[in-house]
Amino acid sequence: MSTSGQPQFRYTQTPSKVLHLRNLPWECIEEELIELCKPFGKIVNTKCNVGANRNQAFVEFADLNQAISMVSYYASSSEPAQVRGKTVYIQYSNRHEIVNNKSPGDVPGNVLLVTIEGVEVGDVSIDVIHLVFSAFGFVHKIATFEKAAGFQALIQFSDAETASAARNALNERSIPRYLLPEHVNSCHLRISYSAHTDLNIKFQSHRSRDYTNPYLPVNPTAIEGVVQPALGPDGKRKEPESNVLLASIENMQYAVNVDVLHTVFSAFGTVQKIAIFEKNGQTQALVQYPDVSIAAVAREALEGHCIYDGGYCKLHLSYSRHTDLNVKAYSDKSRDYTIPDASLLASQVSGLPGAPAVWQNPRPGPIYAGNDYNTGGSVPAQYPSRQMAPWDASMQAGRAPFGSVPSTYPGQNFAVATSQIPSAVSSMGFSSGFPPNVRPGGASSSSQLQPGIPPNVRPSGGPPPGHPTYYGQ
DNA sequence: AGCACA
Repeated sequence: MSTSGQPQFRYTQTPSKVLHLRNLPWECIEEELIELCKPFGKIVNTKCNVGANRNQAFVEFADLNQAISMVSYYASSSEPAQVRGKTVYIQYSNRHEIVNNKSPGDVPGNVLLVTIEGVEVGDVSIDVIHLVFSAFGFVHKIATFEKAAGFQALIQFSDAETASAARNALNERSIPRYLLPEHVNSCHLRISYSAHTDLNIKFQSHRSRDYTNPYLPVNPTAIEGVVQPALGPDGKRKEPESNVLLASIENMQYAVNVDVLHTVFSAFGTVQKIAIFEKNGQTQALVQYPDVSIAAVAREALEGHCIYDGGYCKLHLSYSRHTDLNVKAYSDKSRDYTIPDASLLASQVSGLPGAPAVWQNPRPGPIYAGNDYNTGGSVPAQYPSRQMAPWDASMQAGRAPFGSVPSTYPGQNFAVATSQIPSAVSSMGFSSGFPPNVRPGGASSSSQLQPGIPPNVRPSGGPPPGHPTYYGQ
C-alpha cells in the first residue's frame, strides 16, 4: 500500500503500452487517434472522450516499444502531436491495458444502429432514412423497429469504413427539416455500431428494405402500412390515391356483408363495385367509386371508425392499387352495381315517386321488401343532397341514427342480447367527410358527431323509442 | 493540460 498507487508525474512515469492523450479536440473520434498513433505501431485498443471535457483519450499499442517510440518521438520533436490543429499531450498511462474500452456499440462494423430521437412512429420513413444514409455509400439493407429507446433503424453498408463515415458525419446530428413532416421539431440521430454484419430482411415493407434484392416479395401482411402510410421525401403521404379503397375490418364480431358495406360507403357517393375476401384471417373488402375524390372523402371520413358500437368491425382504409374491380355481379362476396339487373331494378323502386332511375342503384334492397326497412333511417338521411338515397322510400329524415343494418337482413342471426346490439352503421363516419351543406334532418342531428368524437357513441344508449327491436330476443 | 472502467 505504501508504495503502490502513488501518482506518477511527468518524466517519472514508467512506460506502458497504453498512452494517455490530453488536450484533444472535443469528441475526438477513434479514427483521429489511430491516424495520429499508427505510424508508431499497431493499435489494439482505444478509449475516446474521456474526462469531464471528453477531450482525453487512451491508446493501447500492441507492443510496449511502439508506445515508447511514440513518446520518445514527440519528446524530441519540434512539431508537437496534433489533432485538428490542436496540440496533443502524450504520456504513458499509469495503467497497462485498456479495460472495458468499448461498449459493444462502439465496435466498428458495417451495420449501424441508429436511434432517431424526438419523432413519432411514421414521422421518418424508411425512404428518408435511405436517402440520408445513401450519401455515404450504397445502403444494402434497412430494418426499422420500435424499442424502448425509441424509433430505431439498422442500416447495413458494404463495409465498416463506409459505416463509420456515415456515423461520424451524422451522429448527434439531425435529419434535415425539409425531409421531415412539419410537426417534427427535432430529430436527433444517435448512432452506434450494431453487432450484426448482415441483416436478414424477409420482405420489402414499410419497415424493412433490402436494396440488394429488388425481387424480394412485398410484405403480404403489411397492414400496418395502411395505418401508417410511408412518407415520401417531402414528408407527405406518398401512398398513391385510387378510386378503389381497400378496407380492412378489424374486430369483426358481427357479420359484415356486401350490403352493410354498401350502406356505409354509399354515404359518400356511388359505390360501383364491392368485393369481400379473406386475407391472413382478416376480412378485407375492396370498394370501388367512380373517382378518386369520392374515395378520398370516404377514406378520410371512415378511417378508424367502427361499423358497430363497441369497437366492432373497425375499418382501416387505404387506397388499393386497383382501379377497376373484376367481380361477380351478384354473389355473397361481391357486387357489381354498375350492371343493370332488370329484375333487381324492377323490384327496386317500384312505386316510388321519383324513382332514381338515373341513380342507378344498386342496392338490391327491395329484394327484402316487406322487411322492416325503416330501421336504416339516418344513413340515407345524411346522404349528400346531390345524391338520392336508394332506399328513399322507407327512409325518414330526422330519425335517430340507430338504424340497425343487420336487422334488415333477416337471414342473419343477430340473436344477441339487446344490450349488445350494435348500434349502427348509420352513425359512423360523418365527423369530417360530410359535405358541409348537407344537414341531416331533425332529430338525427343529435347524433351528429364532431370531429374527434368517436362515431358510435349512442346519444341515448338504446334503440329509438317507437322502434321495435329488430333483433332476435 | 494531468488518467477511464462499474
